[in-house]
Amino acid sequence: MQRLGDICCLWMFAPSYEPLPDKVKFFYDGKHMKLSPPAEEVATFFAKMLDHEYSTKDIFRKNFFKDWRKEMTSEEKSKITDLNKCNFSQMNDYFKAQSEARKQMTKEEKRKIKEENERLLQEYGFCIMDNHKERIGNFRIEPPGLFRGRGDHPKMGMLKRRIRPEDIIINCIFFSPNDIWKEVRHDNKVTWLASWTENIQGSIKYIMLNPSSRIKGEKDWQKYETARRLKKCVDRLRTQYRDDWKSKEMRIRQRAVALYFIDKLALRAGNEKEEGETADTVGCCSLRVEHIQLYPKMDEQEFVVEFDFLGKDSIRYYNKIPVEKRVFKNLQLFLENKQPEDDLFDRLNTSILNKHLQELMDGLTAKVFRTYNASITLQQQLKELTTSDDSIPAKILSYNRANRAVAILCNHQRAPPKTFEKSMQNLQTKIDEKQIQLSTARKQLKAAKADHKASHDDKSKKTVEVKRKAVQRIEEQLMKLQVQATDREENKQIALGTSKLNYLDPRISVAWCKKYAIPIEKIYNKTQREKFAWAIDMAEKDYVF
DNA sequence: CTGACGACTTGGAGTAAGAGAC
DNA sequence: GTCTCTTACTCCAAGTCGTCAG
Repeated sequence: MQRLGDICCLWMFAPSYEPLPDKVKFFYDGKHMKLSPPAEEVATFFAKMLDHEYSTKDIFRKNFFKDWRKEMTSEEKSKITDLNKCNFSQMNDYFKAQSEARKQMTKEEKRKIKEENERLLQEYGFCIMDNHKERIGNFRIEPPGLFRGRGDHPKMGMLKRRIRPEDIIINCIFFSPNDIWKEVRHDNKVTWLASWTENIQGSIKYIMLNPSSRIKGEKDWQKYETARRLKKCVDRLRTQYRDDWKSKEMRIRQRAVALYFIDKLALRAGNEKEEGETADTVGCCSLRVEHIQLYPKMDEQEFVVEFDFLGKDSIRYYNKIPVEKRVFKNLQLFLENKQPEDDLFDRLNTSILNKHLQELMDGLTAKVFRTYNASITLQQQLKELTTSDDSIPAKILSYNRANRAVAILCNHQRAPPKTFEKSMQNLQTKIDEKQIQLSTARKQLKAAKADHKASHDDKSKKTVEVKRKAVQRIEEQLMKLQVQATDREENKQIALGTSKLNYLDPRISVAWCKKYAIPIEKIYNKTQREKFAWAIDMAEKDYVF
């Protein structure tokens, strides 16, 4: 693999800090205090977040204050000893005013900024890989700021330091001096162009190509081909894990029950995490006793398992499902003599599970089940929900519902948008108005018909036609609005993006569009069409996952 | 086997852009 | 043309999974 990445060395970085104008003051204990630029910069990070819940959280404040003090001069350090005595409100006002000013910019100013962004993209947003010009995914190095961990993250509020050239490892050929970087290498076994080590968790961050690139597209395609291979042998695997529920060995039973959950509930694998370094979240293998409740009987159903835990991004997973008796009995066995904080599957981890899966099918890992179950669900749901003589908006609603079924399976949730209630109300108002319009149009049609019946002339006939068309048009508009309202309501707390982007074989969607003559733009926006170009190219209307 | 590390995918929030209403 | 609301897109955190050393 030849790699010729043309990356500019200066503009990839965050712009250096520009001190605030003197009129923007910081107060400590009621008294004005001029901060040194480094201390002021970090203070602005906090000031920008004053309206965010983060700034009220104890851990956030504590971590911020500790790191902020490190940036202070010794004089500042000795004076500023209590965050509660700090008044950042002028800074906060200043930034609000700035963003307000940005919104108020004239058309011309906005056009200039847009042009400048486009120029930056053209200049720094591309590289050449294997003789192809490719879009880079994230060509801007992350700017300094306060770490915003999700959930109860012990490190939230810590200072993410500024990245300089000497922190960066370059992994491509580039046209700039060699000696300013941490290292320059040419490793063509990996796909990244540049990397640095981030100071909060000590993990490595990368500059990689855009999803539309060949290298990402091929990987994506492979992922779905692996899931399709699982489809071919999933019956065999299911028979096997059901069999393993009866195994003499505890580790095999645990493995088999965990796999059943991963398959049936689309749970994530659940790697172990370092305690105290991140939020306390779990996946299947890392489930603890406290995360499940067993109910031999619950509302007419037997053998119900109740799950309640925080998964990736501290999103709550809550589900009650009836399981087979054998699974239930096994779970009771796994729980014996354990404390709430003990591992449910104490003889299992993701490495053991994946080794086992690898033996069952080449390339099989826990996450393949998620991909497989998501894609097969979409295919089934589309088949079930689509009616050929439906209108296009009704078909799109069916598509979104199929997509939604997958999002629910994968537990892709979102906070209801802040403006949700209002926007539903607006839509309802429109519907009401449209309904009034419709009844008026219907009355007019009726009148026109009566008129025609009386006169039988050409002119009145034409009027009837015109009115009939008007009614039809308004009916369509009303239906469209109603469909939109249904769709939005059903989608209140569900995030469709992740499944669409990462779990659904795009060829299923492309085939569906072709079969029902739906323009592809109705389901994929520009970025998504670019990412799925390979599938749009490849799939015909008869494609089966 | 265990833990650390490295590379890559997956994830929701936030915001900028721009489409549609007026 | 301007304002408002929605959608697209960016951002970067947080997972998965393989490898390697001890």
